[in-house]
Amino acid sequence: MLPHGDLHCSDCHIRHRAVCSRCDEAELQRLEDVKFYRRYEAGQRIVWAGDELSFVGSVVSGIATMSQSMEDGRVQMVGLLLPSDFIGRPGRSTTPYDIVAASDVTLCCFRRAPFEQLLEDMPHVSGRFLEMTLDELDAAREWMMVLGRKTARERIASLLVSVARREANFSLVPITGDLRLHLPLTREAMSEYLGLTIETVSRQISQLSREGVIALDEKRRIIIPDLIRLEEETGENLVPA
Amino acid sequence: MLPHGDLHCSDCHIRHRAVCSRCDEAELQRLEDVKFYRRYEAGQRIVWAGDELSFVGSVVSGIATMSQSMEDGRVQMVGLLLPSDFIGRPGRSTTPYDIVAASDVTLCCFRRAPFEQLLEDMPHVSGRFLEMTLDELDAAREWMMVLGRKTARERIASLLVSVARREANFSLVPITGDLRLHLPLTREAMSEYLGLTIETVSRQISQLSREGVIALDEKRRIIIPDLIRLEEETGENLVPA
DNA sequence: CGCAATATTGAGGATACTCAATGAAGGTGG
DNA sequence: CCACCTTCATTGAGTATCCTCAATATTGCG
Repeated sequence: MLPHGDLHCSDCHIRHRAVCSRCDEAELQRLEDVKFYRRYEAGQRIVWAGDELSFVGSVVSGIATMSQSMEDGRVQMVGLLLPSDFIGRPGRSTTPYDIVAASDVTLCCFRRAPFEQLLEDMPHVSGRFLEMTLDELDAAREWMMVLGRKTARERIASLLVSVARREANFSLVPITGDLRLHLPLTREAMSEYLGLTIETVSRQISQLSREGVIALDEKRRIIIPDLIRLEEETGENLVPA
Repeated sequence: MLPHGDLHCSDCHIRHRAVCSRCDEAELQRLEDVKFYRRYEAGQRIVWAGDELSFVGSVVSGIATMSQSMEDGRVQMVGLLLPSDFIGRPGRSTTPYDIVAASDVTLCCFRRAPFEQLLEDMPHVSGRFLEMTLDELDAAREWMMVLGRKTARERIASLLVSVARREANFSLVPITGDLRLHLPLTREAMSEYLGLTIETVSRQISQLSREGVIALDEKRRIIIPDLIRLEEETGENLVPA
């Protein structure tokens, strides 16, 4: 594998989804000049809530979690950061969220000040950034529905479907036959995302597995024999009668 | 009161918080040329999920709710729209949310296409719009914590505190003594926001009232004798030991 | 004044939580 | 290379919080 410093933007596999997706070659060159990569191992924290975050950037590969905690230890995940997702908020030097690498993670980073300059100078960057932020907002609101109104079983299904959809979107693999999903989240991480306890997550996954809606492959890998069937379990009945 | 067509931006009381807040006088004039007002009565729907939304705009006065529904009737409110909040998404002609006037509401509107042009031409508008969107995202994530992890009692307290804070922020009234809060939401609307049932909302409000943490004034009006005390009930212990 | 909408309160029940024990997997060192 | 330990996952029993169903107040409005 190439050392990451040598990776060209034009070869980057998040090229067409990330904050840079609208840039032309000349613009990419400008990003290339100031970008740098950071790598984190699974389990490593990327930032701690309240800490200074000197950079912003995109997830290139791997999965990170973003969560909020209460003083008494309750934790709620507020975002699952997949490749092309953006970390950090321009104009603010700290994050209110803990960000942790769930798997090995590579980030494509910019120091904050230069990135803010890019936002000002390059409409292709700022426009895409705004669009991504609006998409994030929609996603957060959809997740409010999950947390506020769905049963444990529906929550599990919603999580799996949302990751499956993004994965399918990304690899452009048509969703036929078995879908083998890599979900590098512990039961604890899932429970934090879903607003449940570890035990409830475990029980519901066992249940879905017993019923054949999903199958458990090796660790952190789930097989979805029939995505439509799983989607029905989310409670969002997309199939009109 | 002036007919709304005559209201000058410079006299507008959301002038310093809304999407126009960074504009200078010349820029305001440009907004003034294309803006128009719309009024809705309490209970009236502003848009229905999936409907065409030909305009975008800011809440000038009143409160609106934004919610998402499932086919089986479950409803989750995903936003409470207070004065200066923005409605609609540039670049998209429909909303996925139902938006309903909870009280009489006045909106300051722009047709979508001209507004998108404004975003391109005026950095003061686009910059502020981005900032507001990022704030919304933070708020949505904070609400995920409420929905995912808080008890019924904490949820009620969180709702009241968040509205109280915004109100205090707006009127710049120092938070001393009794705080008289106007909250034009039915128990049903609150339950939809909080991910609870009407009955649970009612019981928890009765409970808080019995304990003197809040007092019920006339309809849709709540007295907060001690905001600090109420904040303690949100579960977010802001007071370090 | 009376009806419709909204709110309160009670009784019973279901879903998810807590506490606890057991099992499986992965890494470390003898 | 295997025993041991730690971490993670599963499963069970009992419980609590919130939901459902239902009856009764209260409010606002025609």
